[in-house]
Amino acid sequence: MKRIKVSNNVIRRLPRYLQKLDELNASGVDRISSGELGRQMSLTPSQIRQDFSCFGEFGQQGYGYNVSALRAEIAKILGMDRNFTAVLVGVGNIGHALIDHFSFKHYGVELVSAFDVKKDVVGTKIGGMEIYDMENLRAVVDELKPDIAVLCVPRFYANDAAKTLIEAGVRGIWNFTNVELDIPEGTTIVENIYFSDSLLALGYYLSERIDEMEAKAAKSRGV
Amino acid sequence: MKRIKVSNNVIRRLPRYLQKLDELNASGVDRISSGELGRQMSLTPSQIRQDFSCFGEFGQQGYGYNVSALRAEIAKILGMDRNFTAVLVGVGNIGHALIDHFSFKHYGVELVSAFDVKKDVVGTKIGGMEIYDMENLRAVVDELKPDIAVLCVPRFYANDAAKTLIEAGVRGIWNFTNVELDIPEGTTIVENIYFSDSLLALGYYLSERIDEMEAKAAKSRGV
DNA sequence: TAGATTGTTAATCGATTAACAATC
DNA sequence: TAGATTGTTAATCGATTAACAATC
Repeated sequence: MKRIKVSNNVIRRLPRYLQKLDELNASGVDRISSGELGRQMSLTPSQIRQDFSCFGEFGQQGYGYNVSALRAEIAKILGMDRNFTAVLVGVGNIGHALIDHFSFKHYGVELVSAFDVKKDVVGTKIGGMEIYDMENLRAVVDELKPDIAVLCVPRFYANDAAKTLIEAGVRGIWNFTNVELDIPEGTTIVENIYFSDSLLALGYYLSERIDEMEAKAAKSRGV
Repeated sequence: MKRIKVSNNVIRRLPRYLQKLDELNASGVDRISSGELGRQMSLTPSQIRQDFSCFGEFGQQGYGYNVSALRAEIAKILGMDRNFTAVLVGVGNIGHALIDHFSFKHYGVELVSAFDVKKDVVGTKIGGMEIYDMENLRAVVDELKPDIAVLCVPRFYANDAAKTLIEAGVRGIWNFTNVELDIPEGTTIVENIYFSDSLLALGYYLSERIDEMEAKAAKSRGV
């Protein structure tokens, strides 16, 4: 695979391509052109071809792209075939929800263990997986050497937990804590899920929409 | 407030400014320059001033910005003072986690009711809020006229629920279902939280990092 | 006042779109 | 073969950065 520098915008579109191709596969479509894909995803055909061309030549002139072959290429680009392992830290509601309902396996990630501080949770099983005591985090992570840590602890503990995880050699943190982690430059890759940012953006767009509608209403009254 | 067309990139930075300003406020900082803010947020001072100038003139030459005044302006831009109301649909793990741990109030949104299909949940209270039967969704939403619906139902029901909500006049959907909702153009504003996209992006960056490290190792062996 | 820092205009950079030769 | 569609190069568009006059 080529390893040229690819812009973040392109990276963020890759999972959307993957999802769409899965959908096409499921509905029995086995080939698609950039034109048709663009129509379905509200992207220009040019952009789609540019995006793919960052990674190789996956299409065929006069034909388009084979859906399942392209899907496989994108899965590979996203590292879905690398058998990443993950530990989940903090089995509160969100952590619990992820264990129960998020199909890590479907994205090529194996969830190998989970941790919590609450003594009544430690030792129980959730989704078939035993919950370990947070006190053993360092030891177990040293032992299992997971690639990824899914961080779901309360805000207050976020940075401490992150520090331990990084010292134990975790390479990526999937951060649900809504805290901007204070990570030494160039060590671990952090991917944040900031619920609040998303809700606030929605608030912005709602406000904008409402203002527009009111402006229009005021104008039509004024005529 | 100005209502010029503001790019999505700018909108997505606003919640980050808000968070940083809250942090500065909490640590007793009451004024800051675009230079210092840029240092702390890894943005250029130019970008920060450009961003703010989309909405007005919030600073003062030779002084910088008053932290709490600027915070208030951004909160307003994000609609945090509009008293938006929300209903939550689907009290599984994620829905439950949001009710228990996400401070809607802190972002200016009031969660007014929640719905589920499971008869053993309906009628109980979660976080002090009664859970209504999904069968009454349309009726209750017609009655309460919430601005926002927080969609946490299983994938399969996502589009049906969205349809009902839109018909009942909901203006925005905060979508946790990982399904790209099929919404008539220009009606409701949808803000998606796609967990999987985020994990896959992490997978990409991890893969890239690993490849780089291996390339480096191979090179040093070759020397 | 002198120094600092804004808001804004101009310059640069990067991302998206268009065009088209190559070719299946 | 003729038509379709790619991959890529060039053109355009938009976002970021730099520069600087205005001014607190």
